[in-house]
Amino acid sequence: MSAPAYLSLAAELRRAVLDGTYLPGTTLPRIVDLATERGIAKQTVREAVALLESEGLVDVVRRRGTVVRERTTPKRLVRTRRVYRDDIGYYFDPTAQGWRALETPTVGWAPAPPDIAAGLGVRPGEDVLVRDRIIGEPETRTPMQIATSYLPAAIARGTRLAEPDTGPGGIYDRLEQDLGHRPLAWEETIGSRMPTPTETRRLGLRPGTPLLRITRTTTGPDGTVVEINDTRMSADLFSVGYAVERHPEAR
Amino acid sequence: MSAPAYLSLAAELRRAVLDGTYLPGTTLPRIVDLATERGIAKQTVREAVALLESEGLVDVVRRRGTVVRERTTPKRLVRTRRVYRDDIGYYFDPTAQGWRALETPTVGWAPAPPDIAAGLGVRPGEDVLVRDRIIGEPETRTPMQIATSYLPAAIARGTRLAEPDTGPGGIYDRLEQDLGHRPLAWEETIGSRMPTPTETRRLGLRPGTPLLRITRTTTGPDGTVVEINDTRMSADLFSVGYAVERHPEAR
DNA sequence: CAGTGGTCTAGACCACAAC
DNA sequence: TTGTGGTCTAGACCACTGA
Repeated sequence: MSAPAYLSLAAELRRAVLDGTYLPGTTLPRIVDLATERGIAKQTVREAVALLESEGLVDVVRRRGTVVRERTTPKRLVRTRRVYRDDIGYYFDPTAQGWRALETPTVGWAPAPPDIAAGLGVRPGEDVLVRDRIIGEPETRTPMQIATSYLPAAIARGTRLAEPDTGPGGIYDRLEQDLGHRPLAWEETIGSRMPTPTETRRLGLRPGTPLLRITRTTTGPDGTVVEINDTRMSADLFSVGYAVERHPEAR
Repeated sequence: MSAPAYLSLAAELRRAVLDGTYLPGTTLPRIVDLATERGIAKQTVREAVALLESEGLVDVVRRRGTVVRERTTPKRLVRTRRVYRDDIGYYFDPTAQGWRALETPTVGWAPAPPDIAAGLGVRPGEDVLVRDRIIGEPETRTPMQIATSYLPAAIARGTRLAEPDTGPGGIYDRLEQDLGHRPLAWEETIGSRMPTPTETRRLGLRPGTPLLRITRTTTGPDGTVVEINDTRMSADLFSVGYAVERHPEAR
């Protein structure tokens, strides 16, 4: 083999996991055993196992070993391109009705990330209103999503949008009913990236799990962007779906 | 510090990268220098740097050093929920018109991955028709997407669908015009996962880059799933967007 | 082609959680 | 409680690639 030892071993273990030699829930041989039986250092085996973990194939659990991860099918969120609302708030996702904020939202003024600042049309580094909360099932208190709203200071400064409790109907009702941005329009973009350590902790992500991001841009009737909402969730748990129509003019 | 040395160092370097102490395109201090000035082993520093690399923050380049990665905004694919077609084929994405298969598709019979098999309604391990191709810009021959179609044997066996060249209009015209599955309907799901080493190589992905997946299910008029298409692309390069409408019955 | 990171070792000790 | 992985070292040599 010309490939490094840890890569060859990783390839071998990966194949064994994928072809069912090691079934989900069972453990791979102990790291020390793999090392001694191949006459290589424990550290080298660890690198191979760490690679599989970063690919999301196995969980490394102390005192148990290297456990083959169950292959889960993510729950499919249905984005209907329709917005629902009830007395509590707006729902962009009928699947998620019943979810609530698990804690009081954190509200403050801070610079937005570069891509968000560009979307809001504010200078990089300029303070915007940041509203951050964790959404999940209220009963089990299981965190599902981190939802962060960014609003330009020109719109939110000195309004109830900047208070922890925005009142019935939330920020969208305040924008439409109290601040005259009516009617609002929304557009969504779905992307993915690796989580930061903070996101990993808050969502309880396992290694090798990417984030799925839904970035929703809210626009007022004059075309001004009044809010950008950045919702992040585990790509292991969620996917997003919608229907496709045949173009009427196409045969 | 109670945290492991490599984690503390990673946190420190991460902060420095994010707050602009090290700008995109510049390099972090050499690994050996970080090690000696802190009195820790080179291997320990490497673990910290590898962590940042797996988060997609830096590129580690031999003979240059640890380079802070440029923050790119992914190109936004617009899924219009409308299907277009021309004489060459169908387009689910106006953005992607002009892209072509960079090589002859590989066509063969093999078991589908578990999630695909479930969607197709075939037994796990049962052979289905697999059509795999790389799509990209024909001029630069830059790979953009891996698109794999899975078709049940009951539908594809012995038909032109199983041949490398499916003729004008591709598999969807064959299904509709020659095999009577008319009209077809489509549904798409967007998800994400870490790439396999093969996908990393074929798409030229950098470490710490998740895959964005668009899984399109094609259904015949009787509700039978006739095809599932699994398209994978770099989450660094692409995001997917669509418009949201207010529900008419909502106030 | 030299300087950067990449791999590997042998051994030590630590720390966590499943038993 | 203790067996599992986790961290760390000092040093050696390899291998790639960009200056």
